[in-house]
Amino acid sequence: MGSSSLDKGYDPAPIEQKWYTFWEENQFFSAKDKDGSEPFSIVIPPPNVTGVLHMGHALNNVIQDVMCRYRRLLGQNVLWMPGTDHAGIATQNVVEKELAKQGLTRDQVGRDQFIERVWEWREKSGGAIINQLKRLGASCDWDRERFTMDEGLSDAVRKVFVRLYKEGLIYEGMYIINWCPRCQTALADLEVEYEEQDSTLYYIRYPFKDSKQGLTVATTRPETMFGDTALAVNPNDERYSDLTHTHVCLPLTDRVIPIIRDEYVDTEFGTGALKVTPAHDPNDFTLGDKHGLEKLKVIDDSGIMLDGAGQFKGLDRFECRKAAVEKLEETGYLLKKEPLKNSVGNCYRCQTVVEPTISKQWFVKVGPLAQKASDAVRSGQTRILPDNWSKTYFEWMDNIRDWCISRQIWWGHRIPVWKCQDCDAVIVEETDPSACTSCGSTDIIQENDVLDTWFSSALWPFSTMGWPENTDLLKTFYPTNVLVTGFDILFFWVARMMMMGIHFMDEVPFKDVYIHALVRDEHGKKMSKSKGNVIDPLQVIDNFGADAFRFTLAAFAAQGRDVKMSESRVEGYRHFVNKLWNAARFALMHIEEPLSDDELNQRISQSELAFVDRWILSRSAAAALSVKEGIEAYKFNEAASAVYQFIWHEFCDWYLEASKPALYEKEGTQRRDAARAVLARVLKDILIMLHPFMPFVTEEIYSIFPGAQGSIMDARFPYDSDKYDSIRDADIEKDMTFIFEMISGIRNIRSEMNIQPSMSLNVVTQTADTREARLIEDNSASIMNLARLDILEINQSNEAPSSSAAVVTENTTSYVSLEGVIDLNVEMLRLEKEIEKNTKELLGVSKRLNNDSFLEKAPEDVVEKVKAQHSDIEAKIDKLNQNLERIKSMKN
RNA sequence: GGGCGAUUAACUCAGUUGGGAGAGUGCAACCCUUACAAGGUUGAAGUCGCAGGUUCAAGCCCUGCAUCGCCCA
Repeated sequence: MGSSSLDKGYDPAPIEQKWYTFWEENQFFSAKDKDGSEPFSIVIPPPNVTGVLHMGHALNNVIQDVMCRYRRLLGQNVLWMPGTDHAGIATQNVVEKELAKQGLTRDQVGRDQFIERVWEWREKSGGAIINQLKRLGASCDWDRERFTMDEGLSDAVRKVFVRLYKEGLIYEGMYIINWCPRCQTALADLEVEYEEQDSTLYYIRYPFKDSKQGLTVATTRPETMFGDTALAVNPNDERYSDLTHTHVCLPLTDRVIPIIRDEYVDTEFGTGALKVTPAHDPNDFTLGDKHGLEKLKVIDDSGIMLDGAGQFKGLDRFECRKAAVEKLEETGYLLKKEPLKNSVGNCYRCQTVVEPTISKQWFVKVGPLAQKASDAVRSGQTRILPDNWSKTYFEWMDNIRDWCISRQIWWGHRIPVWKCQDCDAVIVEETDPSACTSCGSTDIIQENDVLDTWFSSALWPFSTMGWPENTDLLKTFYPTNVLVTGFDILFFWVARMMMMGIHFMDEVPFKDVYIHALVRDEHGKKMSKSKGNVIDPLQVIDNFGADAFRFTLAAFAAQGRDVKMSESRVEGYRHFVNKLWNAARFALMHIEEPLSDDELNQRISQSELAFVDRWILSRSAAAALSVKEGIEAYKFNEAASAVYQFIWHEFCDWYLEASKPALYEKEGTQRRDAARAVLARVLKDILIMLHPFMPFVTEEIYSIFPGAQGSIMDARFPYDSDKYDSIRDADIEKDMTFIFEMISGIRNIRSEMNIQPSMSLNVVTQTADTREARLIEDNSASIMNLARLDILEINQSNEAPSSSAAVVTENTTSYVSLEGVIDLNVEMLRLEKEIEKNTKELLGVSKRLNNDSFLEKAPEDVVEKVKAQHSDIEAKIDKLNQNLERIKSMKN
């Protein structure tokens, strides 16, 4: 196969489709349950079954895919476990909306029917995100795809619930919880999003009984006053030390409430007097408990005022606020209003303002679980990276409150609790009971509520692997190597997986947790539909190809920093894909022989290699090492930029150009064959080291490599540590740097003197340095090609050719002959500029060398280095000055 | 109120246990040189937010300030 099969420009779409199908059909993503090779496992953070792919998913999954593909190249047995969660509230909302279109409510269709409809929806349109992940190139083991409502996972949920209940870690209780009046369900503390907003602080006078005097309280929620069951002041507050009254009247009602004293009250806020509403404020709830206050609920589950609101009964809570304020104003109880910024809790699913309210709910007692989860990170069993997230994790774990796990919806795991209607017994068993276990009555009723989705997600790392059975999969892959996630679900999910994993498996669920940044728009704003700054990953893939997109994400995924995404950057990396494509096109024009890896290596070791060949082999090893280290240390941007730099600026810019004379057989067939072998070797290595980032284009090029067999996914990552040490050659790298600098110097003269690129030049070099002379000699073909020279002469004499411009590289001066075209003024300016630059540098270096304490206290190697620098720069300035003098004398 | 982070070239960002600042994009000039104009060569551009301190030496460590962002209460 030759270049004829490669188009001039790279067209990603058909190629991506072709290879993804190929990989899937040939089981390239399949993990082995049991295998001799080293295991590597990741469980995907399951996206919502209702979800569509956004930038956050894209980044998250590209990182995981890079790691999985890299580990496969090391020959490891890789499990990347995919799936979705059932997203209780979100999914129920979606299906309810569909019903509403038909004029139906869920109550009208009934629970069983409704659940059936949800499953129908799931079959039809759920899990669209799975196919979108495939567009990204995600190499998940799709045959193992799981869903949190699967039978197996549901069994796990059931078992966990029963065990925790029996251990006393799950209980039912009347507590204040966050209630969403729109979703009609309780929410966990975490599911409430706080948002700063402009509010009004109302000052309301609560008169003493039988007195015109009273206490003034400040509140942003006057509608809750009907639920007030006390006023509270701080006992240390001097303003109230003389207070003898014990009760106040609640305005707009005929109720009288007590005045209590508690140090909890903040003397700085408002008037220092606090209205206490235990049924509608979490802090007041605690205070109410402490002082034995009644908990009077005045707002119902739809946000409508109850009996306690008297004349306002039946009004919506916000309508009531308005009406009550008006009435207070009329009756003179409202003293003043002032603007205030406060934060208000919204439902994370529908943004409705959450109402704190008392309700009977199920809770997990997390204290003991959290302790172990916290210790596991402290002791290093699990590492959180970047490490600064550990602090956030501890902060939360150490101040954790019990987790409200019951939800008043239908879609989810129904709580496996039955209550006997005859004897009030509570039955919690792994199998559905048919009769009461204590009195035998068959009049038992199952709890209506379902469990929080995160309850099942918390089991994900082991429930997906077959727990509670002790499967081979679990034995091979638990604990997983790493969990990759955004920090936004550190508490929601990571913390809870830690708790459950440790409790039920006696082992942490993952060795590492890698927290990646959030993807924002190019101005650093969070992407949101309302702002209209959302970039659709699928659109990006359509426009630029998955490889370019993936590489962009990896290249910008610096630790601890947000990823700012803009399409122009993806475009830049599309150019990179194209660059690689064309480099391969060129290379494959020359690589004809279908040599196996062994034959290739043999030819290389038996050939007389040019400097530049040994150089590129050394650099290729260095690049592979950087990629390896970058990926293993979760520094994906470093890995990406190392391979980018290597391919574009070393392989393409220097190596391909320098090896052209050999490839075009200008130096004989032996040199040609050696160059071909090195070219093939390095290109192959490039494809493999780039494959984790750009799976599609690398597979495509690999497949048309002469003698290619099988997929690049079966290849092995280049240069293990033994090979690396034998191939990496620091001396060669230094030598080639000298040659490249010399070439750049000559090119600079060409450019500064405005000499047409088409015009060939003659160069005479002078050097007293035998190493440099030998290097120039050995690399003369490359130099002549890359600097476009007709003649390259190595002259031992000290005579400078006339009419020439000079460039100094280390100990060598190169004279570019400019007979007839030299502009003496330009050359003088050029040299003066160069001298000035070096003089400045010399000044800095001298300053340090003249400092006695530097010489005394700095480490010897640093001093030596600076001394060497000093003499190098001095020598260079000397040479430049000589040339400046020469030009000046020519002018006269 | 508590915590975390950011401030480096026009823009977006790197910068490994402190040794004298890099990349990509953009910009300017020249070039269709037999892989690539989605390209090549060359070049210009930075008191590393401000003020102190530690050190022979600070973008990096310490203190304070300013501006911006995020998380939690």
